[in-house]
Amino acid sequence: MATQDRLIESTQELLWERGYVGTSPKAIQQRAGVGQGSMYHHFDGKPDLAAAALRRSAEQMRAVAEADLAGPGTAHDRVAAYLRRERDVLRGCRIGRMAQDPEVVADPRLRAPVEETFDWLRGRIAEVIAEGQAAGDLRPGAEPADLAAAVVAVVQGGYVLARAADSAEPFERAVRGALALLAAHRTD
Amino acid sequence: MATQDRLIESTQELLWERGYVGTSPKAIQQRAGVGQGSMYHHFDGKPDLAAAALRRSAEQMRAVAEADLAGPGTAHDRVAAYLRRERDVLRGCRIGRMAQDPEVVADPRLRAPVEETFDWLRGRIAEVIAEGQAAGDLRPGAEPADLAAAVVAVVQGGYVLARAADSAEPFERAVRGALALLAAHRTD
DNA sequence: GTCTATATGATGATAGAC
DNA sequence: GTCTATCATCATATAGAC
Repeated sequence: MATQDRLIESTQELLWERGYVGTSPKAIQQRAGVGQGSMYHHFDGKPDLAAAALRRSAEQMRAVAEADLAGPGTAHDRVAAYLRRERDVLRGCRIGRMAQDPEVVADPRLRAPVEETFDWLRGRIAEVIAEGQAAGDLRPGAEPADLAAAVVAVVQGGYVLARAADSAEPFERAVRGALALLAAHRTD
Repeated sequence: MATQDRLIESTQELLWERGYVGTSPKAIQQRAGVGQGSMYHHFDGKPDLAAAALRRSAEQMRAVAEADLAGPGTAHDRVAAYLRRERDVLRGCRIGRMAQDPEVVADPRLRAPVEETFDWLRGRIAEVIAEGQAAGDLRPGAEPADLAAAVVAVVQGGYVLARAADSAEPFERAVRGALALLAAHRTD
């Protein structure tokens, strides 16, 4: 693998594990097996490298979500598939985690991929829900964009509860609760 | 105000704004208007002071939530009041934020108040929902603990979406979505 | 109890050899 | 392109005067 790619991949991992503030250039270099100069040759510095890593993580997260949302079955099935997807719950969300970091939120280059990912995800789920309402699969009346935001929030909040408890259980409960609420919106 | 209290309060604010990793003893001292020696006289170090600050924030968060959950109205009304409470959305949750910090999660003294707060909150909301089901206010069948976890997750996830978007809108949408889903579980 | 040195290591980056 | 100095600054604490 090329040096750039190794640097980006190491940064993706470290941002996930330790956040932006907790990730040092030195740690990135060591994990990538690369010297100082090499990193600063390919990237302007920590923010530049982090931006590249976040863009790549965002792409990957979109692809994984799209696989569930474009899958087979009714709208309800596809949203349920998204909620039920197997996740490494205690590691949290690579993208959602960044929203807690003040330096990420303050830097437009770092926040952009985070914002775009959730905008896309909420919009995509809203689309599925709207289809379901139009097809008579889901009860009409509720605003699809609101329901979509709630679905995404349950997952992101589930991660928070799981890490707080050091256990996947609260995440699984939150998902089951959301599914129970959604089931009442089915018409079949 | 006593020096200890000023230190604890400054630490509460800084943990909220910058997280545990991002909060330095120096910053705490400066905000409290206190010298180095003074801080180390009253507390063993950063972890000790942070633990005291988190315990106090946890107490305060419990009291605020209990005010909504013990309020007037049906079970549905009280859960809705909790969801609808006015929040400083872009600042996020003082307690939930800590769950993202690896050093907090790794240190039992720091994680304990976080875990206990969410355990209590999920349990308390589950109690209210169970009451509502027993009273015929809420549709029976769904597991109260699951619904409670979903409700708490919507709020915590709402904060994540809001900070990602640098706007309160996704939070408000998520709450509206959750309310729409809950409304379908009312029996009146 | 509070303050001002002082110490040790990490952070984020630059300089310049190879 | 990659490496090894080197640097200024910050983080976290200890020591000891007052």
